[in-house]
Amino acid sequence: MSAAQEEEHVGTKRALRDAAAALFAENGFENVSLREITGRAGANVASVKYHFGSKESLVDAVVTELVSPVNQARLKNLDCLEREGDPSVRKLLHGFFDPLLTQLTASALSEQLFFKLMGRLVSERSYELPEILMAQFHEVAGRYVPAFQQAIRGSDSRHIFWSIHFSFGVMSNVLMHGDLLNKISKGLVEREEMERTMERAIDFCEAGFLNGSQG
Amino acid sequence: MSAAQEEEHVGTKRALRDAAAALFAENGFENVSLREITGRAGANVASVKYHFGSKESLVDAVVTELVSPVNQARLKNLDCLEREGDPSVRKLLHGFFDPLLTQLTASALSEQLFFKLMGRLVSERSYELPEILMAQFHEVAGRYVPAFQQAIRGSDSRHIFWSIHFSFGVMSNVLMHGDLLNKISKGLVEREEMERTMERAIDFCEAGFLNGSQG
DNA sequence: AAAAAATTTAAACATCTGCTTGAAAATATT
DNA sequence: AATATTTTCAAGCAGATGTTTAAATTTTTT
Repeated sequence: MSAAQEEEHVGTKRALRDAAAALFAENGFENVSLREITGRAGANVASVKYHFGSKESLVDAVVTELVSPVNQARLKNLDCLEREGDPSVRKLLHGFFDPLLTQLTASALSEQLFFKLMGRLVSERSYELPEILMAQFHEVAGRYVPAFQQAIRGSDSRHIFWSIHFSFGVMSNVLMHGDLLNKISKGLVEREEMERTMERAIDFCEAGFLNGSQG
Repeated sequence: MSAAQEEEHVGTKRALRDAAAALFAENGFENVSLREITGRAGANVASVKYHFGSKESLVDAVVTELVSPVNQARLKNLDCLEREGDPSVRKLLHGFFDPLLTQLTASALSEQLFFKLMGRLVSERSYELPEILMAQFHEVAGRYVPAFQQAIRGSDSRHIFWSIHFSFGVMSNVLMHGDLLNKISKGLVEREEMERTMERAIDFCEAGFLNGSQG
């Protein structure tokens, strides 16, 4: 009986998703075998076929369970911000990116693994998201882009799209390579809370959004 | 006889490196088999062991051949800039990131594959670079960080490190997901020359560098 | 308690993985 | 031309991969 099951019986399906998520975070979505997953989950190899149909479907299930609440939180945050008045670029960036962090509590993963998994999602799975997540993201973009446009007087929607694209890069790098900076700076830059790092990243992105908004 | 060899005999070693580079760009460094590489290169499976010793050594050889000239160009660009006077943040960013593009001509890869490979290097191989490239990068950072500090009055070196870290994220995302933006914007943002995109990215990063430079 | 349905299991499948071997072929040296 | 060196080749290694099967077990329903 594995770690995922020893406290109480959580069900094989749940254990498989949790084990897969942790392994995907550690090794990337492409470099995890069924036997690693089922071994960690304390389940039989065939259980993946029984509960999910195939390995790819398990991957999709893990990704969807992870990203879907993030997109919902994004929409909810924007609702909230618009009710308060005209949101600033900074507030919109928080509304958009904070859910990457706040969803941690709903996850069975450690902090570092959760962030890494979120980062991998952006950098490794931007293209191959399940249909439902693609539709979700289009809805999110369809609401955030005009909100950003309104927050930046006279801005082109293309500028907003580009800025979001760049910001995704910033966030994925930050989430995935949490301790790389400490390494390349030879210890000068200390490791810090992810919330603090996120604040720095949003500083950086906010400036990028506000700059050159006329083109 | 394969495409890599049909024009003239370029040598198995060269053909292996080129084939590997193209496949790494398409599928990532971890998801390419020896048989794919040798098949594309028109060589025998055993040729990798003969010419490189192992698959990992082949990966290192490809990465080093790709990145080493980039780092050298970065240093050369900085030499040039400092000879002209005090370089601006924008000029430093060009000096640092332009080599990612200009090294294209020295490569056997198509434009899109080359960019994708460069992007993958940042996002997949930041940690596991060969020793020699790590040393190179420390030298590059050791010269660019003070230059950035001088370009931004009163800036902390930590701020510079963070900004470089963020900029890496922007660049890897741009290089790797060249046509993602066209997709998520439903065609509103058209595909464009990489030089133009790089200019946009540098706009974005420049603003981030200059913002909040007091620490 | 008996029957039905849901779940788990060990074993095997065909295929792929990186690596190795020893002999054949090609090239260079004498 | 004969020898020595470098390079290529087909074949096979043991191990890992995703998937499948049919039987055993557990759980639910009757």
